[in-house]
Amino acid sequence: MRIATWNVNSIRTRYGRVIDWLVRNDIDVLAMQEIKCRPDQFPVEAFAQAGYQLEINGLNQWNGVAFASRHEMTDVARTFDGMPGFGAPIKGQEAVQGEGANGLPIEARALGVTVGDLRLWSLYVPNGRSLDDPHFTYKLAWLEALRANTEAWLAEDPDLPLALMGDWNIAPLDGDMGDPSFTVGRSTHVSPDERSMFASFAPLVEDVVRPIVPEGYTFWDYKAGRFPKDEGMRIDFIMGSRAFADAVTGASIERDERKGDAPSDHVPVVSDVDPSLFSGSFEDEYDRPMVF
DNA sequence: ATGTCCAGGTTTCCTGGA
Repeated sequence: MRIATWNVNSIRTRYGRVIDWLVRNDIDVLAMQEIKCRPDQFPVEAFAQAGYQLEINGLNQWNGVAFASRHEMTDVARTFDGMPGFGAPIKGQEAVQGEGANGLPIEARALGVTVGDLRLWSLYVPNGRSLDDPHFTYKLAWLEALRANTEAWLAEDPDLPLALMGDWNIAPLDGDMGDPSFTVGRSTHVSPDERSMFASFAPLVEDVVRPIVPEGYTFWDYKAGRFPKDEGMRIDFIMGSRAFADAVTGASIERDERKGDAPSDHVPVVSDVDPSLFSGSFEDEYDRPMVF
């Protein structure tokens, strides 16, 4: 079973390329970030024709996360406890946009689904913008709320196969940062505060890709020829709980997806999971022939 | 070369965000 994450940078611009990649690579579940649209604008039919169901959390042209899955998704969540908000309310979204723990409007940055035994989250961590920006404080508070929730979920069920997948907007190790415009001490993504926050997830979830793919970036800025110069950063991660990580049999970073016509600035990150290592119900569901 | 993409609106360029 293949589970992947991809910051697609507008699904309306990219859906042909995304679906082609999904089918070509036999992906079962894809967590998307930066879909940049509302659910009513999402190209649902194109995904359905390729055999994928969708769950979508999008409010406007900013942010937005979604799942495409060949398998049934249940227990859909669009926030987690204590999630802070940011900025002003989005016009026309008053009915669906909740209020965060800090009293500000909640953004479309998280989506949780259950697929068989798996609990999966598609996450678009706030960028931070700059070290002295309110968005940076928001980034750290958002991550702390996620960490606290992760701790609670795993306290309730230590054997939960949980994966936190998405664009974390943090380069945890020096080798993960190859963009010379980012420097430790002056820039987001590499600050001690962000790296400490990332590291604080360590007892709960671990990077399931790095042990298999020790090197390589997942993002290259469109500007300044960053991709041809390979001046990218590794900021997209699949962070798995113990039960999830123990079932991982393979992984890849799909660097070729940064090439060609109209690529996203991020590439997909993939994990292979052996469903037989989870309890039986899911294996049965997984092995059922697909019906179109 | 403050570089390139994306979406929306006040379009046929401007803005904000990354």
